[in-house]
Amino acid sequence: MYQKKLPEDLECGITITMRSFGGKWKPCIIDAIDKGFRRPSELHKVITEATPRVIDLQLRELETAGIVYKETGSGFPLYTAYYLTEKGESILPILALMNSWGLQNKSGVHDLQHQKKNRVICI
Amino acid sequence: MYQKKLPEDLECGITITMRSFGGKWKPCIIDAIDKGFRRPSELHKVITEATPRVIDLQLRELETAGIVYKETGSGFPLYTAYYLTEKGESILPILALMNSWGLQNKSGVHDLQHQKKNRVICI
DNA sequence: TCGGATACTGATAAATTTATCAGTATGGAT
DNA sequence: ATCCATACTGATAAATTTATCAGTATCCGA
Repeated sequence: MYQKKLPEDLECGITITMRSFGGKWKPCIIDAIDKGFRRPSELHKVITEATPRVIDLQLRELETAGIVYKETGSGFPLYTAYYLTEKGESILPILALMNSWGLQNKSGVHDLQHQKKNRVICI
Repeated sequence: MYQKKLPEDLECGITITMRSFGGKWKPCIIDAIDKGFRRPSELHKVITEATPRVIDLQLRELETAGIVYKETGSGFPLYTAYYLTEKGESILPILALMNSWGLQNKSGVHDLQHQKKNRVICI
């Protein structure tokens, strides 16, 4: 992970929260895992816009943050699956709230430059 | 505002939410305004780590997003005050939830590089 | 032994956000 | 006329996050 130079208040709950799962793909990944897409290849299939590399980096950070954990089978084909920890599950209500707020407040987002894509999140 | 090149899913509630008040200082500013610090100079006094310029930029974006609005008196000294719109107020419960989640999950944040500072948020 | 499927990594570039610096403008008091 | 307090702005740099590209490694089955 990047070594920060600008200070951050780690006593602030919101800052901690943002650091923990505030990335571009993290909510999406948490939601997808919760829905049963646990393997990296599955995650990539449902989050098509993010490359496997990017998903992998995010998974690594979520793992470090104690939000997901990994189980590896040494069989064939290579099998890895990610699961939400208890901490990870405790995030779901927040995501649900954020999602519903966002949907209720779509109108203000006058960002006409992009097309919509399929995403897992959007609970 | 910056003209984005990478696509974003504006049908996703979470993405919209993040765009709306997901910046580094936005939650902090929203909280401070809610607490009655309404003038730019006041905001800077309680959010000492951010320069007036930065606070101003964030206010501008919050205004565009319809989260705060501005009232200007033409008296002396120059008087401007920002208030939360209804939409802005509807964010407060989310911030509270994020804040409490963060405080309950401090432990995982092993970011030893920074010292704590005073911040308004941390409801 | 080769190739396909899966998971993962290192190095680097591009995009985005945040910060810095040096200003402008207003009105009143000195 | 000058200065102070307040709010604001333009241009640019620095920091941070996200993406890209080209790999490595393992296992099995043809």
